[in-house]
Amino acid sequence: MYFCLFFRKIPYFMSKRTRIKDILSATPGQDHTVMGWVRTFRNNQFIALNDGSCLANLQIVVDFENEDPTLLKRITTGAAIKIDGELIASQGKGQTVELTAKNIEILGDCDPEVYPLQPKRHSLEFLREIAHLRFRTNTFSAIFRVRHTLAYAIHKFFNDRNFVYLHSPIITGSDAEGAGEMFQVTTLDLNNIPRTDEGDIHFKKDFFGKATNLTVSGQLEAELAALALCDVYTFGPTFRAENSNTTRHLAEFWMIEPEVAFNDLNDNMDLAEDMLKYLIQYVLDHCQEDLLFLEQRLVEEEKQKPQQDRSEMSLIEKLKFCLAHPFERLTYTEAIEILKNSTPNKKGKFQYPIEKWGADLQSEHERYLVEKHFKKPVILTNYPKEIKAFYMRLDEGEKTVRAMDVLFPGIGEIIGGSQREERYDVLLRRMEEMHIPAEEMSWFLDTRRFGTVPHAGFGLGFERLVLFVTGMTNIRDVIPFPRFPGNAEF
RNA sequence: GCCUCCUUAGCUCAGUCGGUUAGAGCGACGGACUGUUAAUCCGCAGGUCCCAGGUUCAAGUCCUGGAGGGGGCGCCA
Repeated sequence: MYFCLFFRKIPYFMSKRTRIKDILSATPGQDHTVMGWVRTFRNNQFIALNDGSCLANLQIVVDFENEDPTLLKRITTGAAIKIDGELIASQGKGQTVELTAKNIEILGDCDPEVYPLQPKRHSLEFLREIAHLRFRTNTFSAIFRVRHTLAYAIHKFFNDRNFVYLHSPIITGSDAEGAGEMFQVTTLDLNNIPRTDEGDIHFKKDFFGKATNLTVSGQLEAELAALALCDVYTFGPTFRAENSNTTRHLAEFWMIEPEVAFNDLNDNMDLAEDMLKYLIQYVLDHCQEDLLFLEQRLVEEEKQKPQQDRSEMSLIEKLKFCLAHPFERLTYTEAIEILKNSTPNKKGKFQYPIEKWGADLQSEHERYLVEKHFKKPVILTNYPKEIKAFYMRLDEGEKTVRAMDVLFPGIGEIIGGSQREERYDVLLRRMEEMHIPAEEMSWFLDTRRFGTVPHAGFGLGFERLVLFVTGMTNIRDVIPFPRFPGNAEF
């Protein structure tokens, strides 16, 4: 650390700051400067200080008898302070080291009468309404450290495998990505929209000279790059203007979309399973303290629930179980047979009974397969072509496509992907069947005209992964500032 | 978009059949204590019962409408 400082050209006052994560494992006997926010001030003597570098607080011991009482009054929950002191072996239980304060400076006062966070448990619903402050809680600081670690691990996973990180466009001129309602992007004056002679909106006068939207998927662009670079992935924001009101949908979310030339559906499943297991293992290795806290939080929360609604496994057990077993792979057709013969189907417990092949699976069916029948992650493949996208490769017999959905307990679909249709004629026919305007997608079709190859890819919902790993249940709690219908606060 | 539940103190909630002065725990504040661990003990303050309208002698409670929030479903990642 001091080595780095030596090379700084500009003096930087924060440079003297020791992070709490570092000081907690430092050797006692040295002076340090720490800065952070007060969690509690006990007994007019013990400050629990947190700077977000880790879950744990640093205990600051104040010599209150020789300290200015008006200063002590300002050490309140939420106040930002700077402490110079000596790190010593703790004289109390509960921590190994503590800092004896030699100098206390209030950086930012915090009026406890109006500060919403109190040294007590708050509901997730309440914290959601004060999302600008919820980072200061144990739960949310843990979630966002885990979220960061997952994001980093994704780049590491792909980089270690020689993938190229592709920045697919966020503004798209294509309205045929086929993944749902889009947000329009325009600089036209909405109070005075220019019209053509026919009365249509005159998009030629818009910023890009055409109608544009926010992307719903980087897949099509990733395919273009994969057919030259072979192994690519995107990791960026994605926007869906669906009126979705659930605990697992957002209007703005982050998606990882690998796309690999020469891969078939089996390679695609292998990549998806390897990646998910790598990411879970990485978090187990690097976020132990946060995971243990989140696990304990879950236990406390589930104490409120009846026995039958509680998890069978603890959070960390669940993650390790996921690593220890191969994901169950089966076709849609096999899944339909299992569901058809399942007890809930026979007893009429499904809201949508399984009657015949071809029906789309409802989330109750997916849950049954994952949570009751197999009790582990499941990859469903080879769905009927009618219920999947135009770009998925037709199987022999032309009834099914080489699609795959990875289903996780509690989350449902965490990955959706497929081997892509690489045959020009077949792709063109499928686009016509599904009313995709081929003339607007010549650039996409060109890859099939010029040196086409089999290839495959998938989309991983980043927040759904964070949900699973943290054991949280509402996707709005694993993204800093969630966007959903009727809400774009902060 | 559909279904359902909720909205009472800063937070979490109780509030009986519609009945007269709306409660608790935690937090905050004041004091005591001073090696505490969301400290403890004593004390004190704190209310537009989400909003609007209606029924009634009387509404936190019943009815209608609206707003906000939770959960489920659909769309999907």
